[in-house]
Amino acid sequence: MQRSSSNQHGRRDKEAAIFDAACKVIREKGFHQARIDEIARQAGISYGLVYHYYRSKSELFDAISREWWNGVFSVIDGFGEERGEVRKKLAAVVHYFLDQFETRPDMVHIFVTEISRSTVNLTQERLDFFRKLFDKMESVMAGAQGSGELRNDIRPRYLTYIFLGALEGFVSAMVFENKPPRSERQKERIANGILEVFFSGASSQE
Amino acid sequence: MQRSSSNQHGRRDKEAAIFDAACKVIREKGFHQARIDEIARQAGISYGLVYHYYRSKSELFDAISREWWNGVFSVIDGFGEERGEVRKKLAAVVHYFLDQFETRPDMVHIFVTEISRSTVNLTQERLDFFRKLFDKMESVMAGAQGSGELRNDIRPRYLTYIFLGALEGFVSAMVFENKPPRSERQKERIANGILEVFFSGASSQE
Amino acid sequence: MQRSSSNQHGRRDKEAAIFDAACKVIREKGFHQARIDEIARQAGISYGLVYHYYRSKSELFDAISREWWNGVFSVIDGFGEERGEVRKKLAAVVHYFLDQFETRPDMVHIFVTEISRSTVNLTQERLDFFRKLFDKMESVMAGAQGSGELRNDIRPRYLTYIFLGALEGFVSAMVFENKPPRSERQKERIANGILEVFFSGASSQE
Amino acid sequence: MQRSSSNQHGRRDKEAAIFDAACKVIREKGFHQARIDEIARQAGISYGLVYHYYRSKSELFDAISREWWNGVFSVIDGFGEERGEVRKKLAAVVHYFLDQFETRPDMVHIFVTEISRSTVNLTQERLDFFRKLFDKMESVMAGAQGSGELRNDIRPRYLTYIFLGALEGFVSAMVFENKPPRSERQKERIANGILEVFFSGASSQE
DNA sequence: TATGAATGAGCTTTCATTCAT
DNA sequence: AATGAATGAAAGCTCATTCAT
Repeated sequence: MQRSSSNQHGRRDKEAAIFDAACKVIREKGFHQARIDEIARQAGISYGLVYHYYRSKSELFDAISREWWNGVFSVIDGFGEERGEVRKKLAAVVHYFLDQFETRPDMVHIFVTEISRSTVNLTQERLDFFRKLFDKMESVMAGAQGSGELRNDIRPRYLTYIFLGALEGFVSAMVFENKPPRSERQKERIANGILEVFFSGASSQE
Repeated sequence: MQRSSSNQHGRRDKEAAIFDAACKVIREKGFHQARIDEIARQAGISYGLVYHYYRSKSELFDAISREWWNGVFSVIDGFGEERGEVRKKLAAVVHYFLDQFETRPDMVHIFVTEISRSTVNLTQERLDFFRKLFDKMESVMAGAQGSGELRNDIRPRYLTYIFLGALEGFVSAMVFENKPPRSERQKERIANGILEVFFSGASSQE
Repeated sequence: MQRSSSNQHGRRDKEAAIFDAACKVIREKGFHQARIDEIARQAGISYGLVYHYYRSKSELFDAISREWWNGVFSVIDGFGEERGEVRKKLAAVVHYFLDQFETRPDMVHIFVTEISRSTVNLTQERLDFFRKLFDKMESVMAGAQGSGELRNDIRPRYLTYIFLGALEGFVSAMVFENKPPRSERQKERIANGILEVFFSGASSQE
Repeated sequence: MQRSSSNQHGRRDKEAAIFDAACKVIREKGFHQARIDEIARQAGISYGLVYHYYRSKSELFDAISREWWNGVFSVIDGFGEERGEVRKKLAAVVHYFLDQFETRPDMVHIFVTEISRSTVNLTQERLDFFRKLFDKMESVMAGAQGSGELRNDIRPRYLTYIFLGALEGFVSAMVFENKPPRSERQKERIANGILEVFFSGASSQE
C-alpha cells in the first residue's frame, strides 16, 4: 500500500530538496568549496542522484542564479509601461532585496558572494542577467528623466550604477556583517536611507 | 654611474615579476582557476621559484590584496584629523578608484571580482581590511554630520554603505562591461555624477 | 548454493586487493618509495579508489600495522592468566613469527623494515603497540619468575628485551638474507636454538 | 694577517660541522624528513656548500653509516686471531654499544632507526656492512665452539643472530624509551644481564 | 529512479640538486 | 670556498563525473 506516496513525491520533491541543499551548502562554503556529496547528504539523497536532476554542478548553480533573477525581474517587469512614480518603483526594488533576507536568506547571501561578482562563475548567461537588469533600470531612470522626476544632467546609466550600487552595498554589508534586517521598522529605516539619499542627497538641507 | 636596476637583478625584480604575472593571470582566470604554472610562465621564471618568494598561492593573493588596501588606506589616512570639506575627501576616494584603472587595471579587476566579494577567499585578514575601510569612512561621515555638512537623520554607517556601494557599483560596472574611463573628462563626469547624487540627490531640482 | 564470493564483489574484495597490493609494494620499495599509483595498478583498480577505502597513504600503512599487531596480540592474549609453562608460551611466540613467513611473508618483511624500527613512520599509535607488546611480555616474564621458572636476578624488563631482541634478530636476518625457513624441521631447529639459548644458555655444559 | 686561520679551519672543519649537523637532524627527523637546508642551517653554513663536501644527501648518509661501522669493526677486529675468552669478547661488543650512548648518542639513534633496519636506505654497501658483521661474529662463535667454550648443538650463525639480536633489542628499547644508561653501574647491570642470559640462560638454576 | 563504487585528470606543494656569481 | 637563487620532476590527494547494478 501507500503506492500513492511515490507519486506524491514526484520529481519535483527531490529536485527541490537538492536545490535547497545546494543553496545552503553554497552559501556556507562558496561555490568552489561546495561539494556535491555534501549537497546530496544535506538533501537526504544519494550521491549520484544529483546528476539525474542536474547535468552538472555548474548547471545547478545556473538554476539557483536563474531563480534569483526571475524574482528580481518579476518586480521590475511589474512596473510595465506605466509612467511616473519613480520613487515608488525604486522603493519596490529596495524592498524586494530586503524582503529576501527573510524568505530566502541563502539566496541573498549567494547573490552577494557568488552571483554579483566573481569572475569564477562568469558565463555569458550570467553576464546577460546583469545586462538585462541594468538595461531595465536604465529605462526606468530615463523614463523618470523624461517625466521630469529625475535630473537630466546625469546619464541614466550612471544613475543606474549609483542606485544599484548603493543598494547592493547595503545588502552586502548586511550579509558580511551578518546583520539582516530584524524588523519592519528597521527595513523601513534602511529603505528610507537609501531612497532619501538617492533622491534628495546626503547634504544637510537648510 | 648607477648601473641600471634591470642589470642588477635584485631580489625585487623576480618578486615583482611574479607579483605582476599573478595579477594578470588572476584577473583573467580568477583566483581559483589561476594556475601557478601559468603565473610562472607569465613571469618568465620556473615553477618552483614562485614558492621561493611566496609561501603559497594563498599568500600570493594576500600580497596582492594588501597592496591594494594599502593604496586605499593611504588616501583615507591622508585626510588626517582635518575637519570639514567632506566633499573634497569623498572626491579623493572616488578619484583614487578611477585612477587605478589606468595605473593598475588588473588590480581594479581583482578587487571587484575577487577581493570585494566572494566568500571563497575570505580570511580574517581580508575581512579586517573591509571593516577598517568601513570604520574609517564612518568616521568621515560622522565628522561631516558633526560639522553640519551632512544631514543628521541618517546613520553615518548607512551613509557609508550607500556611498561606498555607489562607488563600487560604478567601478564594477566598468569592469564587467570592460569600459574603463578613457579620458580625464570622462573621469570627471563620472566622479561628478557620484558626488552630485550623493550630496544633492537625483531628484530634479526646480 | 552459495554464490562464490568472487562473484559477489563485495566491498571487501577491493579493499583486500588494495591491502594486499600495498603490502607487496611497500615490502618491495619501502613505505616512502611506495607509490599510490603502483599500489593501485598492482591491485588492478584505479588510482582514486585507493582513497575511497583508505583516507590516506598513512592510514593504509596503519591498517597493515594493526593487522600485524592483532595477530601478535591474539597469541599472547591466548595465554590468559594461566600460570607456568613459560617455555611453552615463548615457544608459541617464536612459532607465530616463524609461521608468518609462510602465510604472510610480505608482512614479516614490512614488520622488520618498516614497523619494527624507523622513526619515519612513528606515530603514537605505533609506539603504543610496542609498549603493549613489551608490557605483556614483561608480565609473562615476571610471572615465570614468581613461579620459580626463571631466575630472579635479572629484571623481567631486561629478559623481555633479550628474548624479543633475539627473536627479532633472527627474523630480521632471515628477511635481509632472504632465507625464510623452508621446512618444519628448520623451523623447529630455529625455535629450539632461540629457546635453548634463552633458557639454558649458550655455554657448553659439561 | 691571520692567514693561518684559513688554513687551520680547513676542509675538515666544515665537513665535520656538516657531518655533525646531519647526525643531529637525521636523528631528530629521520633520513627522509631530514632537509638539506636544515642541516646547513644547523651547521652554520650555506645551503649549497653541503654539496661541496658531499655529493648528495645519500652520500652524506653513507658517510655516517661508514663511520658507525668502522667503530664497530675496530672493536671486533681488535680480537685478532686470539683464541678463547669468548665472554670477554662479547662483553667488549656489548660495552661498545653502551658506551656509544654517551659519546655519540645521535649515532646510536641513527643506527637503531635508520641503519639497522629500513629498506628505505638499503643499498648494497649497507647490506655488506651487515654481512661483514655477521660473518665476523660467526667466526668468533665458531671459534668458541671449537675451543669448547660454547655448545656445539646450535649453529654458530644462529648464536650470532641471537646474541646480536638480544643486544640490539636492548639498545633499541633504550633508544625508543629514551632511557640511555645513566651510570657505569647501570651499564654493568645491563651488560651482565645480556651476557648472563646468553651464556647461562634465563632458567632458574637450582 | 536510485545508489555509491569507480575513474583519473588535475592541482598545489616540496625539495634535492644545479649553477651563476 | 661560498652563497642562495633557480630549477623542475615528482607525488599525494581531491572531486566532478560516470556507470554498473
